[in-house]
Amino acid sequence: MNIGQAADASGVSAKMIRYYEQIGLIRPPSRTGSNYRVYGSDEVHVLRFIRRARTLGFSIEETGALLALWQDKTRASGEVRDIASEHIAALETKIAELESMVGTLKHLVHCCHGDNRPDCPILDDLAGTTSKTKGH
Amino acid sequence: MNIGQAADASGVSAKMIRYYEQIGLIRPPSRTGSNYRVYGSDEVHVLRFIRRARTLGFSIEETGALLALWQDKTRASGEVRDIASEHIAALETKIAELESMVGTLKHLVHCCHGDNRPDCPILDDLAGTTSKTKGH
DNA sequence: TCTTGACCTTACCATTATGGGAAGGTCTAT
DNA sequence: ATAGACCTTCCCATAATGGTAAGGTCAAGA
Repeated sequence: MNIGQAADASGVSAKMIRYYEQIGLIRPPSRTGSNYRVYGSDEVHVLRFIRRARTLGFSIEETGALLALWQDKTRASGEVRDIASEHIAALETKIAELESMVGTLKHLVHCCHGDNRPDCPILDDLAGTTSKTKGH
Repeated sequence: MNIGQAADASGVSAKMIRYYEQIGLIRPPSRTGSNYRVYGSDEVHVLRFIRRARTLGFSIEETGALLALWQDKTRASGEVRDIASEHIAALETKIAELESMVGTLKHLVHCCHGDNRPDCPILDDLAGTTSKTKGH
């Protein structure tokens, strides 16, 4: 299987497959006489694993750790759970931050009359000219 | 005021102040005879505006648009509200994605026994060997 | 006055993960 | 043989921020 077919089969672009190889996330595949990379179903399986982990928001570094645990027959599943739990905590922190932003912005938009008058509560807030953001 | 003092007064690092100048977000300040940048309260005010917008998750490009509207006395506040509303929508999309990831991961962690047994539902899911992720 | 330390200047490099493109080699079907 | 669809490597770009290095400047104290 050439890299294009492996890309189609795994959902990882050829560009990314080469990149993952370059940074050492996956091992260099064998090559044909004309220097084409050759992949088999094992490699595609690994690539699918990587794609799934990335979809779940794991960084490439975390993905590498999960991959190592996946391929380690003597692993303790507790390690995997720890990585996942930390990742959940990081995601939830991020969500809370975004929700805080949305809350502030919704309040500002709610206060904005949206016509041609030159005063605008949103800009006033950004400029820090209002005493308070919250509290109607 | 030198750049360090402007940084302290605005909460924007000196590094970032120079960067904002370089990309044209703010205008080059005047210089002393020894080529030091000189800032006044107007510039600090602009920097605070930028910092607040960045804190609210606006990109630098969006921040530049808001800044232009802020400084445009003939602006329509509807334009500002539109930028903010689009930004809220983008943030909410991002939140939904993150929550979806968290939901899946929490389920997997819940299913994981976390001991030394070699089977691990989280890795199984990543590898795609389980028929379903959801549904106990 | 000289030195020291804190500040400033520019310029370059690194980060994260991904895409785009160029220049050139290869394979397959017509 | 030739066209078109592949493949190869190499370089560049993204968004926003931090770091570092080499060198100039300024203020205060010995």
